[in-house]
Amino acid sequence: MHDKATRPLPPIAEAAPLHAVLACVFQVREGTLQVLLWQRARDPQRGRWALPGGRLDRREPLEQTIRRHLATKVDVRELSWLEQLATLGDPDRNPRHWELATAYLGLVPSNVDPRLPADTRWHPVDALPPTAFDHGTVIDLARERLRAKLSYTNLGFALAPAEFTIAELAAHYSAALGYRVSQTNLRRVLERRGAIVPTGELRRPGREGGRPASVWRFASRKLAVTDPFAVLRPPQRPSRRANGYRRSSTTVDR
Amino acid sequence: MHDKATRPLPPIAEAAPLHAVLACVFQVREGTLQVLLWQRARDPQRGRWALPGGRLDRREPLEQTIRRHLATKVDVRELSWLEQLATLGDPDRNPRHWELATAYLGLVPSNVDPRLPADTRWHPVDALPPTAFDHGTVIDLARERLRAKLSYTNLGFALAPAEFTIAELAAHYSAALGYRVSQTNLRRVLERRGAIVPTGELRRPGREGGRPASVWRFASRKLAVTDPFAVLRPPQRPSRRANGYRRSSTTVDR
DNA sequence: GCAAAAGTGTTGTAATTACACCCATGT
DNA sequence: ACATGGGTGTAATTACAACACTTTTGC
Repeated sequence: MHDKATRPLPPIAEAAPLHAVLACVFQVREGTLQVLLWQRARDPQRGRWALPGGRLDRREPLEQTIRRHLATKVDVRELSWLEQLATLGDPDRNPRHWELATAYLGLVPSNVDPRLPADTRWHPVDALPPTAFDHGTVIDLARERLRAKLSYTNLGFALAPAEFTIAELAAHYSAALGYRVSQTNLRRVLERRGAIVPTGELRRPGREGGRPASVWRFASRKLAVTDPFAVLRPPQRPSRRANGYRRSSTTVDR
Repeated sequence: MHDKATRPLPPIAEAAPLHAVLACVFQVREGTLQVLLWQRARDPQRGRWALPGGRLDRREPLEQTIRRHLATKVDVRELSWLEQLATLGDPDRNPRHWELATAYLGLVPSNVDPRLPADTRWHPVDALPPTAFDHGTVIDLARERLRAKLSYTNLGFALAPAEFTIAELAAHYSAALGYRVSQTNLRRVLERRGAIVPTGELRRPGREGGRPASVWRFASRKLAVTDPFAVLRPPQRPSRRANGYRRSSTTVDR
């Protein structure tokens, strides 16, 4: 089947763009959701911040390629989640040459801290520096996907350490969702769905005292759709009154 | 910026696979969900049925490319929905050469009937012929995506004609979801969400008589997330009893 | 009047938020 | 004892599924 490899390629240059893989890697750090970005040292877009990634290799599946680039270029080896997001193919997304990019969403649990190269840094998603190419779009896409999956799956396992208290877990969810998540309700939702289970241990209270928190873990560290149709909606403060089954309806234009 | 185009390319052949776009186009016909497939006349995979598509063109965005191929190759011009699904990049997905494919989900409303070329045909999704390459996977992905979006968005607009009765609409939903959808409840769900509105007209009853049905249309023909966390779950016949907040939990392995 | 198809009323229940309250610990 | 967090009880709310029942038509 490889016998054709020696023959000259047919005139399909127009059909063979360069192809890159990118990853939007999130981690909850210091109470906020942060993305791993890398500052371009050269034109085009010198000085702007880009998502890590690299070119394809014919010998690998796409997912393995992005894993390899993350491991070798930014020393991220412990992804707790990796999922394909989209492929971007706008003809002029890269001013230099025709290049497609397949973007991934990656998650790193909050208790690991990869050793990063000098040009690479975590940035809070709410205070991003100028981003390169269409990478800002990718980050938005990734946030949206993460938000959705936290609601209807057990994906929280990929943000948190193996063991945690409910207060800690709620802080992770709050950071990722962008709004305050009540410990009380988070616990009940995840427990009812069987997503989290108590280990039986208790965490020692801190300096200030307080009742010792019980320690939990996720029942499984594989993605499970715990609720085909989910929850953890943002608090709907204003006017609970009114005949109002007025649930917000977001318009998406494609 | 194009001045480099004349210089010889660096040795990145390994980074430049061929790239195709494919579409899994669904339509509800004769009460079932059907996919548009095309029978291969040549090896590899001669005789097997493939999703329509073609190569990229440097001058177009990806979405425009798949639209062009659908219009010119299978005469499908009236897509009511088109959405990117995934990019497949397994090194040996095509035995002949290294080729990636970006797959789309397309929908055609049930009241149009494109004139198809001889080698192209609609196939009920529950009785597919042998499919080519990894196209079976794409069809599965597409069904799943359609199913999900019908639940939490107004995507039904893309399956049905502009105007319809509730009975007709329920038939479309049933075909796409694969289980019986009650007219009564479908109506209430979509009406409560503001997704459908009555036109005021009535449809004449058929031969057999019966009360005339009122005619409805979708309030908008753009995608709207009507319920961030949705509904239309399949009927849960067995044992409604039991302390049972035992809602099914599907495990997804990646 | 009777069958057929459409539409309404009503009940039961799951899932969830909000919030008041109780508990265990350190100082 | 009291401040500080953690945890529980519970009412209010919403969104549904199910199903019995009513309405409007053709024959």
